[in-house]
Amino acid sequence: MSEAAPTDTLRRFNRTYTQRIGALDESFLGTGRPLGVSRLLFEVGPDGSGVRALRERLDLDSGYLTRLLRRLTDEGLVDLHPDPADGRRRVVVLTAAGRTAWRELDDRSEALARTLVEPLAPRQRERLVAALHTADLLVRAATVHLREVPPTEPVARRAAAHYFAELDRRFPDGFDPGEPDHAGTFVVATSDGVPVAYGGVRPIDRETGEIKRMWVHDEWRGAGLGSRMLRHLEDLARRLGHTRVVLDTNGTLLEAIAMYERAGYAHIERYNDNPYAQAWFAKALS
Amino acid sequence: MSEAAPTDTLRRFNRTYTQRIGALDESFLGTGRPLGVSRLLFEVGPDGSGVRALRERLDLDSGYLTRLLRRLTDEGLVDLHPDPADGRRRVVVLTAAGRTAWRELDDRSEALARTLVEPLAPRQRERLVAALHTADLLVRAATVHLREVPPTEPVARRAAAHYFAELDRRFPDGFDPGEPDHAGTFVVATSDGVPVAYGGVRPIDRETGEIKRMWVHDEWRGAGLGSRMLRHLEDLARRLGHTRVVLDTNGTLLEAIAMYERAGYAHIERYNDNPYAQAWFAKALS
DNA sequence: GACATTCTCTGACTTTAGTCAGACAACTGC
DNA sequence: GCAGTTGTCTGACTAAAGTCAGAGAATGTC
Repeated sequence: MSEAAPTDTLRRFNRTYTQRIGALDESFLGTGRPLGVSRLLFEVGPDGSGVRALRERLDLDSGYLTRLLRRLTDEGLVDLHPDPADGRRRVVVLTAAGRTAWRELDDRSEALARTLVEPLAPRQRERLVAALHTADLLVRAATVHLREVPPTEPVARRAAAHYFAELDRRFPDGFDPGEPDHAGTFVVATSDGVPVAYGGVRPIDRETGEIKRMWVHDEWRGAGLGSRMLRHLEDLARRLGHTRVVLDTNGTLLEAIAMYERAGYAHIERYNDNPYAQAWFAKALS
Repeated sequence: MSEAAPTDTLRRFNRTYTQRIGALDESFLGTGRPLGVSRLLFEVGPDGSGVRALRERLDLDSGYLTRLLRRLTDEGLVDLHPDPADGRRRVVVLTAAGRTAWRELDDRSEALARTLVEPLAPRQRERLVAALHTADLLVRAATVHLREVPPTEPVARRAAAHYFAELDRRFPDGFDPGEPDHAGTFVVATSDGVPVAYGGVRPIDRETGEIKRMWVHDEWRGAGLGSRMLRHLEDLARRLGHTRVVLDTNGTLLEAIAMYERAGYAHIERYNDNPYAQAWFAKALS
């Protein structure tokens, strides 16, 4: 059944979903405001937001967005301020009335979600929540965006910081990254602009590339992101002309070791003097 | 975590969904036709459809639907014929060009679904399919429609036929329903108009009501529909003034027996001469 | 400091989506 | 056979959603 065609299940679910829960969005209606305006108001959120960011998140034409915002300002729901950091940009903030209206939207959405969950018995409810949690994780994982980044770019720095922090947490004696070393080509996976996986390839010699700083965000474990990143880095190494990749790792990172083994990596002798490394791997690239 | 608030997971998923899978619907865009028209064309489907049915499925204003259909006929994609069974109704059928256009929509949707599933490794893909399958079942179950029906109404007859057919399949010596007996108040649960669960209450005396013909559609087992129907029937019995419900069942229906026990039913002595019954239950209604 | 680019905003549009009232034919129940 | 209902269609609307070109200020780049 699951063999048949995953797309069938997805499309069937899509149908069910748009018919029954799609109403979650339309619940924004009935507030006296059109859907688009409500959606915008909700997206601004209690903490405010930049106009630029809104345009990207909602994928709106700039002129159209201006007009939608005007409706909200006319209703006294939001205020527009220039961005102190960049005079061209503007920042939207909810007024007191806007916060009330926002809360109302939030309540409606919550109420609608409840009507969907309520008819189910506790056991079914748990199953539904678990299923949606898994689906959420995997759909997000599937739509993650992998791209090469200079390791000096902010996203890359943030990803690397996560990586180092995790090593520091997991190694019995902590971890000291030492001087930042930016040699190599790096790849970051982002979801909604947030880095969720990271890794790079550094050339050791003509044949050999070393895979560095493989990291997957805690909340994204178990979605296959690690293997996907690993495959991506292997492809990258191939493109860089390498015929073999190596990597080192610490003995405490058991899942990582298991993943390398699953991916066809073989244990080899120590090839570097990394004081934190306790296992070394290699794989031939075909 | 799942303890916290099921609605959080649902709402989070809803967000992920509208952003990433919601695009499945918009895959109908870019065909040179507006979304509404494409959606209608797709809904007509290769086998055609009644105008009435389309109106209900898509929840459209009748005047609006007529105009949308006119666009499709003008483009030569569908033909309208009067329904031979009812001169007021009309039936929509795809023309050859319409079938081509329909297939194009289907391909687009399929392609988009594939891009969503493809980045995942086989193991993750299976997990996603399983999760969506579960979610689909439970969302449908949660939005099932329970209502009282005269046992002579077509939906009720269909549900009862399913019930008798199942008994005939499961009892070692088959089952003969005998003369149709329509005494009692019956409840049918429907999803998209299809009966998925059925049951009724027949008064035995002032205090006691008997629960009859409890049935849940094969594909809907495990969604908690049985218990929900049972609770519904108990409420109904209470409303009818009963203080106690009884029921009989065959020993082969193990899940049913387990469910009755879970719901607080106690074994009692034989109270009727039903030749197929092998176990008798009772429960006091508070 | 010149030139290109980015960001917001305005004006002038079009299309899409949807509503409401009523006409008219076909059917249903009694 | 007649009253009431149902199903489709027309006409006359309105609001929502979205597009496109360009103006003008602020910023980045060399």
